[in-house]
Amino acid sequence: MAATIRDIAKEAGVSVATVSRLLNKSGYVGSETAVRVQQAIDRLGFRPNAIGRSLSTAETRTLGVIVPALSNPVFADAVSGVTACARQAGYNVMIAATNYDSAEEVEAAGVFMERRVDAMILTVADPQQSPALDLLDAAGLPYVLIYNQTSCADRPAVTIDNAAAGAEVARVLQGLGHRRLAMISGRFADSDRAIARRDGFLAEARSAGLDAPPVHEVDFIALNVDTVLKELFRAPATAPTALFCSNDLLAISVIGALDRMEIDVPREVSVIGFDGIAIGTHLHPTLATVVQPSREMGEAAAQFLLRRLAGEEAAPPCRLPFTLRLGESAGPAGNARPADLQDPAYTREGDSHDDQ
Amino acid sequence: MAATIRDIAKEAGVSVATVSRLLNKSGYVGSETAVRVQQAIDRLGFRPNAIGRSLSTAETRTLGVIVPALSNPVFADAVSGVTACARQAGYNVMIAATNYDSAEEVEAAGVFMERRVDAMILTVADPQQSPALDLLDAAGLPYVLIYNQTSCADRPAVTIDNAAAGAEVARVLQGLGHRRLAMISGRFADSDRAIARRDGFLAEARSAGLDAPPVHEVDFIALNVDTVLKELFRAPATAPTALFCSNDLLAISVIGALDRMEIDVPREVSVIGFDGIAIGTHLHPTLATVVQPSREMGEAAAQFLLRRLAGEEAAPPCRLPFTLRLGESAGPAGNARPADLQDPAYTREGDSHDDQ
DNA sequence: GTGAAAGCGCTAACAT
DNA sequence: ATGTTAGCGCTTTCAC
Repeated sequence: MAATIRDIAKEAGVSVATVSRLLNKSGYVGSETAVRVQQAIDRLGFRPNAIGRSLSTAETRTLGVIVPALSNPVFADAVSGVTACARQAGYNVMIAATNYDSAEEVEAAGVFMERRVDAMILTVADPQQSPALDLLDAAGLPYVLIYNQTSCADRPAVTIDNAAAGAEVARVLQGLGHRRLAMISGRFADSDRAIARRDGFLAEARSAGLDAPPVHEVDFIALNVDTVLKELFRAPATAPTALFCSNDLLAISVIGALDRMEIDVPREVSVIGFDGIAIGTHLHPTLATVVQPSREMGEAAAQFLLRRLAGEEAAPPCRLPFTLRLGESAGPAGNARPADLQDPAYTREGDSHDDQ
Repeated sequence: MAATIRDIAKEAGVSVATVSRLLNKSGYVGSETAVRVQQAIDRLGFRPNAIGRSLSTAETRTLGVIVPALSNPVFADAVSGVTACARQAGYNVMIAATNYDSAEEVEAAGVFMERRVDAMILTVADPQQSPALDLLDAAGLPYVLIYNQTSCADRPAVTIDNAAAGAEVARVLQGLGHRRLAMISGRFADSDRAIARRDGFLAEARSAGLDAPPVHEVDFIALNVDTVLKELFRAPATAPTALFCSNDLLAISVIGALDRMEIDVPREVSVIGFDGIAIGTHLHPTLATVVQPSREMGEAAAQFLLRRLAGEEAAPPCRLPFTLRLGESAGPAGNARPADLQDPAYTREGDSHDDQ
């Protein structure tokens, strides 16, 4: 079996307390004994048992991360940011995927609580109505949401202003000459951010005097976009010239489906996604999208919790800036595209103010 | 503070042993007391402390996963498979990313050992020469490699036959009429599987009597493919008509770079990747690739370890089958493409035999 | 500068 | 069917 701190103590002819002090650099230990102990450690290949330590210190130095799915690059990137931060602070990361199922959210949160993670980072379906978060609040366990759309005062979250981003999309599409917009979204019940994006999008479209864009929900798993698109493009006269998709994966599917329908993107219809996943820039046409700083979100969330656990009184970052990346998939509708927007490299900084 | 098993015992008027028995469904507990205890648990919102349990049972019910990066969908998908299996077996998953750095591999392995994970799943740079694996072997800690190319007898690994896959690529490209092949690969020092793919590719090209395809290494992080491609396509007479890329992300970059060089894929040059990441099917042209069953790999690895931990004597799956997905990016070179291969849906089952 | 001992929350004999 | 108790490996007062 693996050596214990007592084996080391015996081997070095000291007490366990001394070994512990050396391991944690807490308290004095004579330079000579230090050497003896270190040699014993090396000789036996001793690795302190973190479980024993955790039981004693009541901290696991572990962060729990709960995301809807890892197969979506947006979440994988955020987790990437979390692990990087955690690692250099000597923390570990446990992960769980919920498959966009709120029951799995509670379960994962419960499991992580039993595992006594020091804090959690999560994305839930609906932060206003979340048994998982209720659980954490009741237990007083520190957490930060990522991606979720809440006001910071409410439940701590590092995210972007999804409503502002949705509005920005409507504004830009309109600027490109589009008059008939439409939105295709994943299930709103699964995503509060999709709701915010829609609301901002619709509000801006309305205030610009456009017809209210139709909004279609699709099952993100089954991804039955074909039927929805058939419906949307049945009558050429009323067909939209621009499609706002609630996320990049969805946008990519939509572009594929339009291609099969022999509808040309962007010549006949513009498509813009949301998230800014990396491969978007490698697609043809290049994917237009709202870029979220996913990795930074994960980092910021971890950073905040780590500080808090270290006793520092840090405020959560709350709102990160988003960026519009006008890829080629949001090209001109007809010939309505203004000259000053023809540069695909055109980007525009999003708001980073802190209100809801 | 959170309630302990003793609080529950007191609250229910029983001993801690009884509470423990109820929690673990081990040993008898009267149906009447069971109710009292359960009520106490509910009343106090008690969650058993897994740390205490682990210290006592010497098992953490945790799997450690170490992969080069989470931002590569290939690894994210495998992790996805692992978490799914783990979850339904009551296990948890810790993750670490090494950034293709072998020093980080050892560090992560060491940390996971201190955390006392029950087993590990990992992808290393070189399984033949791996301090991380030496560490695990020395400690007798169960592990399975994924993606890594080893013979099963050597170090347990669930993977595909990368050499056979590389050969298959050469064979198919040749079947499409290509005579001048080339390979672009990530650093071989970082990836034993890239080496195997290359070797199989070159061997098949040779035995088919083709000129030895040039092989170019590129830095997978910096992704400086442009210079390499400039070099390859300097002289039209010797330029390759087909490019084999060691992974999909690389292939996508290559296609983008060729596009910027105004070299048409697949009209002027075919490109085929490796991995079979999901978005490949949504690209234009659709990405030709060798599909690895990533999620299944993660599942198989987890499954095997879980069985082993449960005391069952299970053999690791070792070799999973790969599939060739002949996307549009590997189209005809000139007009040499034979009629019977024109269907992009053409796929071919890979070997699943177990040899090296 | 070092040691002895209590205790973290749980499980698992062993008793009864 | 239930209780008592001795650890699991570590940290941390408190003495010396």
